Amino acid sequence: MSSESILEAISQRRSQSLTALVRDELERLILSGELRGGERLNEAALASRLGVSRGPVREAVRLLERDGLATSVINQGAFVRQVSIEEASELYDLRAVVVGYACGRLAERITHEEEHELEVLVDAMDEAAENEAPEDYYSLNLTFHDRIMEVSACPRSTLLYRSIVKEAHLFRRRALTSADAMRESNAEHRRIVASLKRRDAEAAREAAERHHISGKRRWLRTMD
Amino acid sequence: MSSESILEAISQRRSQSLTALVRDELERLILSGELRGGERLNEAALASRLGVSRGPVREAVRLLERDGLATSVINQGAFVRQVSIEEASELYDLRAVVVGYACGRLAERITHEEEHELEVLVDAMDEAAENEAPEDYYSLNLTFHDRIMEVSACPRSTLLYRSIVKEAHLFRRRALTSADAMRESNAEHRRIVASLKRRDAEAAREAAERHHISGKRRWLRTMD
DNA sequence: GGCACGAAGATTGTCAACAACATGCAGTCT
DNA sequence: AGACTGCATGTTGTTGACAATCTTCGTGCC
Repeated sequence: MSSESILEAISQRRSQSLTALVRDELERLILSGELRGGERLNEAALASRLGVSRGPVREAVRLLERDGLATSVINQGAFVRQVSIEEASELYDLRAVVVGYACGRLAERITHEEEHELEVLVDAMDEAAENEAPEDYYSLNLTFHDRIMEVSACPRSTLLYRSIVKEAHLFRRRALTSADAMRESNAEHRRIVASLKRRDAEAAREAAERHHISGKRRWLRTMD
Repeated sequence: MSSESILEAISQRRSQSLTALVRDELERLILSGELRGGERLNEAALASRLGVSRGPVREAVRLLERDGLATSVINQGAFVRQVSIEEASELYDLRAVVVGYACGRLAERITHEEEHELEVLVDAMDEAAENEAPEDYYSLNLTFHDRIMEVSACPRSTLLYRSIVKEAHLFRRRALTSADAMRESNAEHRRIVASLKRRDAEAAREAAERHHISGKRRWLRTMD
């Protein structure tokens, strides 16, 4: 082992507890689908698989509960959370109102640099749409919205937003993104940015909220 | 010990883990102010005080983190969350948009029984306002809003609402409720119920959101 | 007097063992 | 045959001990 990786391991060890490391790994397993919805989280099995004892695993599972990624029943253990279509639908709505709120706030304080940053992302998404590159579009879209939340200076809303995104991800047969859907979605992004540039809080809120409601509609269309 | 209390103890023991019991107790201590904001949660001290070992205490603290009542730093322990005025302000806003959303949904599905139930509560609050009984008003007000969330059939929003209420409670020098403020607040309650009775989703949402924004304004007035 | 250093105490992080509980199965009784 | 009882096994709940880390306080030096 090289000395750098030793140092890295030590510094990781200092800044992160085993609980946190286990939590991250479990989150990865769940969000990637390796652990499926409803599947039982066997403490002993996970502990030996990750090379730790059951204590950190138990605490990590409690943290996952916090994020709505797992649920546990007394004396029966923890299970990967299953998100029904009704719940996913409500999560879309909640995300819409939370993002709407944050965008309204952001319109009152956005800087020129931040505007530019968002415009660059929207342009990139246009390109991804033209190239019919849904993977790229998907990832840029996540960045765009996360960045909006971050610069909105609404820390609690940002945390909530991220939590909702993760939770919704549990349902997501990822919306298959046709070129049309991408173009439609990005046109809405442009409307959001335009409202932000005009410093029009009410319009920004409406545009953001409608965008997410439209997203929900596009998602619902892929269901039947 | 009577046989009933034995059965009770057994059923409690079965339905609740020590972790859950500790969690409830800690939540009580925090929300009642016995444990103050910023105060350190000493695992060993709490464990011996509650007659359990450190394990359940640690897990309970993780659960409190979920609800935003505690924060923990690696190798330094957990602390009772301190909510700044800025955070409390954002929590008011978030609550407003979440409740607004739920009220909009509720307008589309409320039953006559539920309408009646809400009207009874509003009448009771009028009485409390006239009697200048802020304690009664406060408690009725909590019931009113919680009931609205419950019958709105938006389970995730209801959970979120309750979490926000608890978190905001951490700040609350409880808004001193003058008779005027109570009357003003209850007039807004009547507008919410009226919109619900008309099955007017948009109006219900607006009325609920505005009510919470007004509440925030009344709260801010008591700050200076 | 103020600051760096180090040791002692206190506190958290982790672990492995034990106890309590749930599940599945075989055997028995009606 | 069906239902119930009791046991065997695996899993979760809880505990106390040990290791690692942080904090505090006293000492010595500048």
